[in-house]
Amino acid sequence: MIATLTEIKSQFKELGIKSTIPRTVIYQSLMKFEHHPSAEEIYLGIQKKYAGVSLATVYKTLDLLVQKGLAHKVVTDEDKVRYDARTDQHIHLYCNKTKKIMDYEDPTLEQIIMDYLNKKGIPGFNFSQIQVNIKGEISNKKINRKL
Amino acid sequence: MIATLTEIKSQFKELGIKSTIPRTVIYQSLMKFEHHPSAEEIYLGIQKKYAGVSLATVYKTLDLLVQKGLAHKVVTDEDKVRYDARTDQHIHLYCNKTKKIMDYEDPTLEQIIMDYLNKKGIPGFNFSQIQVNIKGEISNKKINRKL
DNA sequence: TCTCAAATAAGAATTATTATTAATTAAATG
DNA sequence: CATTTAATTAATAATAATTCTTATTTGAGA
Repeated sequence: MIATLTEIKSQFKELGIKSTIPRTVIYQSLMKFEHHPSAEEIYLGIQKKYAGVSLATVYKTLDLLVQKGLAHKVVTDEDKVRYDARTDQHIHLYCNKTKKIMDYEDPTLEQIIMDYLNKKGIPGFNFSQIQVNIKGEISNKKINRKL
Repeated sequence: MIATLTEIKSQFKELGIKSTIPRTVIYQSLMKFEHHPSAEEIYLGIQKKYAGVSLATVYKTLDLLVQKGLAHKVVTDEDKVRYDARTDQHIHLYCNKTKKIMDYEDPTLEQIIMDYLNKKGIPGFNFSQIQVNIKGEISNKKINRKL
C-alpha cells in the first residue's frame, strides 16, 4: 500500500508533477498516517526526516496532490482540513471521542447505494459522487478479547 | 415550515434559550435560506431587517442553535462553515457548480442503509449517525419542460 | 556541468472565527 | 409598571488556519 520512492517518482512523472524532496517526503508521510492528518500534522511528522520543509510548502503540496487526484480533502466540524491519500470510493468512520477519521471498506454497501440511486435518480440533480460518513465511537476490541 | 415569531419564542423558552431580537432574527433568517448559508450570509441577509446585529453575535447565536439542537453545521471543501436549520436525518446534495447545498429527502434510502448497517455492524466501531452527501450538479428542469 | 523555469523557505498578509469588555436588554420581582 | 440583575450584545481586538510574496534554491533537460 505504501509506495517506494521510485514508485512515487514515476507516479509524479506520469501526472506532470516535478519531483522534489519536499513533495516526495510529504506524500510519503501522508500515506503513512492511518487516520487522515491535517497539514500541520504532516509538517510536524516530517521534521525528523526532513527538517527544512516549510508549512507553506506542505499546504501547497497537499493542494497539488488533491488537484492531481492523488489525495482527497476530508472536512470535519472542527477547524482544520485533513487529507486522505486514498482516492477510491470508501466510507469514513468519524470517532467523536478521539477525533480520528478512519477508512472503512464496504463495497457491498456502496453498491447497494449506487444501485438504488442509479435506478431511482434524483430529480433535478445529476450526481457523480456519493460520500458516506459514519459517526460514532471506536469500541476497544481488546477489552472483550481478554474476557 | 417557517416558524412564526411566537413559535420561535416558545421553542427558545422550552430549550432555556433567552429570547432576544438578534436571536429570533438570526434563527428566522437561517430557516428562510433554502441552501444552507454561512454566518456571513446570514449577517448580510439580516441587515435590512435588523441592521444593528454584529457578526460576532451571528456566530455566537449559530453556535448556540447548534448546541441546543436547533441547527446543524454543514462543512464543505471550501473554507466557511455553513448552517442548516433542519436537524432531522436527511441527505445533502452538493452542487459543484453553484456551491449550493440542498436538502434531499429519501427515507427509503436512509432506511436501506440503516438496515444494512444494523444487521452487519462495523467491527470495532459503535456508530450513532450516518451522513450521506451526494455531489454533482443541479440540472435545470425548466429547459426540458419548454421543449 | 550548465541553464532556467519551477519550487521552496521565510515570513507577511489574509480570512474565518473566537475572545474581551463595556454598555444594553430581557425577564423576574415587587 | 418600574426596578433589579444576570445574560446578551456591539465593537473591536485577538487568534489560528491558510494563502501570498519574494528572494533564493533546486531539479531536469540540453
